[in-house]
Amino acid sequence: MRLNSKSRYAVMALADMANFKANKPISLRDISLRQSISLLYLEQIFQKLKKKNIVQSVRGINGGYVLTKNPKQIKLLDIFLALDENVKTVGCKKDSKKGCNGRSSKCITHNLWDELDVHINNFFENKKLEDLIRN
Amino acid sequence: MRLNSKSRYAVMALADMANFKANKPISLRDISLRQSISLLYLEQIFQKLKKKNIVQSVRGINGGYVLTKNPKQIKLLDIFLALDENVKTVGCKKDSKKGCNGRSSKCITHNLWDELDVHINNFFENKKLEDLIRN
DNA sequence: ACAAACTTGACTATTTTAGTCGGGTATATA
DNA sequence: TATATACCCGACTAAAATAGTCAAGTTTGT
Repeated sequence: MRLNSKSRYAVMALADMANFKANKPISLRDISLRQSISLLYLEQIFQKLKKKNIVQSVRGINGGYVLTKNPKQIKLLDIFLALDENVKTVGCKKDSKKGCNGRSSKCITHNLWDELDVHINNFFENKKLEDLIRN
Repeated sequence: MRLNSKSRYAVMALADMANFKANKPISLRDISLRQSISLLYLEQIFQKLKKKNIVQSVRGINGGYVLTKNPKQIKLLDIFLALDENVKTVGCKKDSKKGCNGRSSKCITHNLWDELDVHINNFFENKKLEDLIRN
């Protein structure tokens, strides 16, 4: 049960930005150097963050990215969702007609996974970017 | 952040056994039919469960597997651990010398992932096989 | 004009997953 | 004692996901 690197890097990069609290746009090049994350990969990640309005971009020289909200208001859940990281630990509930393992009834462990998902979701829902920069 | 199918099937299969509470060994063939899980895959899974003493095997005709403990006492965490499913959502703490991304210091989000791991661990630590068969 | 920085979409090597396959061994029962 | 049922064990593999890379742009401050 591993988190993928895109989500992980996204959180790192945004925490880096929050930490820096520059009033200028922050370039991916700087984040890349500070956090040791591939620049090319960051570019990919930030396109998704931008699409979900977590950051805004400023093009051209001296450009970069800016957080659209206060770190207090950015839920980690939003970051994960931006990267299509589904907080569903099991796939057996996507298709509402068919149950787990292609059978028509819900599988015996169905409620368990639901409960787990709620648990993890809550964790990320309550955790804000702000919480990462103190200490 | 998906759970793998081995852990999932392991929990399903054991819940099936607990549900059945036969005082005979239960064959994988039966579990396979009831839960729609490949018999060959189940065999692989049960070798691991046996190695960690979660089930005992009875060979020969009329053989099968038996839970070694009362479902009240079987933690889901034990099941996951039996299948080498690490409840570490991030890899950056395996190597104690080097930190995340190969750098010497802990990454900015290190504590977050630790906290998440503890959270998920607790969930599985407190959840017992018994909890799956009521209702 | 030029360099810094974002934009976009396709591409790819590696790893992981989700099993399968083959050839065993043990044992209850007829 | 033959046989069928069921566990045992390790190797193998196709398909999917992951973790990036690459190429060819566009935008904008100086």
